[in-house]
Amino acid sequence: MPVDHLSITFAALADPTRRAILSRLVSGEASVTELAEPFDMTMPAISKHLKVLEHAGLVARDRHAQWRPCRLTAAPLEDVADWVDHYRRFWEENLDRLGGFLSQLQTEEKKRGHTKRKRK
Amino acid sequence: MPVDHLSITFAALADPTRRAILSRLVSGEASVTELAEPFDMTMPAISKHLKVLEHAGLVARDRHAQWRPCRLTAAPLEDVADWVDHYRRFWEENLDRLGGFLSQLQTEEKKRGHTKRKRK
DNA sequence: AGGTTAATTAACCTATCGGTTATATAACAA
DNA sequence: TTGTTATATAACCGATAGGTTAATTAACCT
Repeated sequence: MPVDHLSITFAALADPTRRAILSRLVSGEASVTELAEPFDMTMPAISKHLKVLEHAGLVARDRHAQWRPCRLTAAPLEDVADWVDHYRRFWEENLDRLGGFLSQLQTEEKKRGHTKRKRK
Repeated sequence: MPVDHLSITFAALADPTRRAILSRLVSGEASVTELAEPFDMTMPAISKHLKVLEHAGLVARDRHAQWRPCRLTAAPLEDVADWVDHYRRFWEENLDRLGGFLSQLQTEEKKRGHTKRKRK
């Protein structure tokens, strides 16, 4: 049970139902019943998903009478964007292959190091 | 047990140990033992983490003698970046508050709709 | 007050997660 | 051949995830 924010955010995003809920909230506030409608799932299940999203800070809730409408609060996604951006150069411009090649060289060197260890 | 690629990727990223492993691999290929070294964790635990990363397509493995060196394959992170980018406008320029305000209006209208329903 | 609607909570179930220890495999080194 | 090093697999364990049904809370409407 990780407590770091990023882990909680990633975990919240690792479920297709929850991502669909977020995507729905892009078009505006919605009640729990409205959010539940597209899914073949009971209300308590949706309630739980919302609690996960709320705990991750991805959703906030208001109260109007017996409704507790949800809205998107996307701030935590900025951290995700920042994190993933550190790896951008590794998927752009076929750098994966280049990386493999560089690592290959590195490994060759390490092997040489191993066979010659205790050389002194 | 989601099978969609994005869920698998997010789930793989939702663990700090696994993210630390990816971050280590930025500086080049590494053996399992090398990867395990910084963590207070047994080798089988690291082996399992690597299997998760490999299954998510975030890590690839070669074989050199009894070593099975790992390297970063960041391609799946592009999908993450693309997904999260759809929400960018919601965290930039304080749009969260604006969104809340817009949703507020929307809800007011809906309530009016409810109380007047069956009007015809 | 009594009923309806919206949502949550409680209790439960099964499966997966993240770790362990102990054992096995595979390649090298003497 | 025998041992050593690197890694993986098996079996297990407690905790969490994701769902269910049934009961509860809360606000509205007659």
